Amino acid sequence: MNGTQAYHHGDLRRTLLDDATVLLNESGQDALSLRALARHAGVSPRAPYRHFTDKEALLTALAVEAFGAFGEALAAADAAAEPGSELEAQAIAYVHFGLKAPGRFRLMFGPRRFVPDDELIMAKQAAFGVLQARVDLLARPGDDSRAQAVGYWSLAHGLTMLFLDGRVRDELEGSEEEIIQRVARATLRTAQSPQSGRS
Amino acid sequence: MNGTQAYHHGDLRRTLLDDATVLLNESGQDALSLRALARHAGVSPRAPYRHFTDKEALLTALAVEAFGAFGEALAAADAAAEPGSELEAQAIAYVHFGLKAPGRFRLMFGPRRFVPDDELIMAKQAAFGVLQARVDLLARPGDDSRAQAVGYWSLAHGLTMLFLDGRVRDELEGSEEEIIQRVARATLRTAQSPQSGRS
DNA sequence: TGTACATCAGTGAACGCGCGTTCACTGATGTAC
DNA sequence: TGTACATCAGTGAACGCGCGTTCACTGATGTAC
Repeated sequence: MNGTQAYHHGDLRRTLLDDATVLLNESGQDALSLRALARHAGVSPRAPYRHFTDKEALLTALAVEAFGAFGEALAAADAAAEPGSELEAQAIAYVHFGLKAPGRFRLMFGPRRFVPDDELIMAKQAAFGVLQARVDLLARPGDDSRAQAVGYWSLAHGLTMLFLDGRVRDELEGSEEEIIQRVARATLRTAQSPQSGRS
Repeated sequence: MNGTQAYHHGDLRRTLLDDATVLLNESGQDALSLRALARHAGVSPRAPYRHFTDKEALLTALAVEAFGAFGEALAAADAAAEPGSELEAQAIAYVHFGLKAPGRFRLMFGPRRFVPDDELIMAKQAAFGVLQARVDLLARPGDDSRAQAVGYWSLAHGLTMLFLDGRVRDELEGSEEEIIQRVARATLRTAQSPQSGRS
């Protein structure tokens, strides 16, 4: 857009990935084409192939970055939480992450459009690991902490999807935080109402 | 395929919808085109337009039917369940429904590709209503039954997605039923371990 | 039972489009001496 | 500081493809009399 040099874009790879996220969020998967990205970056259709072997490779790179950012968001929320409310903080961060960038979220969890990739697998595991670690810390002897982690993840994931779908807003009122707290208190063993606490 | 009459297919509309579901499950959204459906039905590319005004209309019809079948599956599971385990039965039916037909499931909850449609809204509400009704029946005074229903729905939905993603199988072993029971017992207030029962 | 005709459900060729990807190329940059 | 040259990052035209959708049409079916 500004009159920088014609050739040698600067960091076309970065630009393409950023634009892809924007396009994904604003217009959905169907609108995400290499040609559209090249057009938006003001570059020829051939140029992206200098940085990605094909479209699949770009989508994979996008997913790797997304899971990286996701894990960081969960970890940051956990670290910033009041002691005792880390799980709730992670759940709120989870839903926020999805609502902030629905297209990206759907890419992450949608049907695999990318090649099996070690980096991607590791980024996914790392994100899940942030939750699992907190659950393990809170678990009491005899707790099935792996099942607990899957359950909390599922709750946050499902809630995010229902939010994206508009269904939650049809059923419940309030801010995301309020709704998440309310749902957690109504359903979870470990998130009792305030007066009863966790024994 | 068999040598029935060339013209007057019989029930092309039905055939198209059925083939669409199969295609969706086997090859995903990207592979679902009107032309592919026509081809598969052995019919000219123009023929589907006799039954659907455009592609969006077909997808909408597909989603309406899917939500109808979904609500029925939940209701059937509820009706067939042992008294007291209806919620668990619905959760199992939920996950099964998703795993049996992932493409259809993703269409139902994926980004809206269809026009706003009253029938679709009603079919969705009906499906959700099956769960809400059971939750209302089980709720005790003071329970936030709307939040409970959203929570159970979210759990089932998230679990389905994690199954589809392969993540659950990385974390937990066992049949779907066992995993669902295990997760429910580990996380839900209303699904305590057997020896403690509900209140 | 037989015929006329309206209607219904399809044909098949064609349109314009945007896509992913490949071709042979060229301008810009950085390094060796 | 100046020049030769390898390398890097782009150009732009072209390919073949499958798509959604529209055209004017025609064969099959069912109803009225």
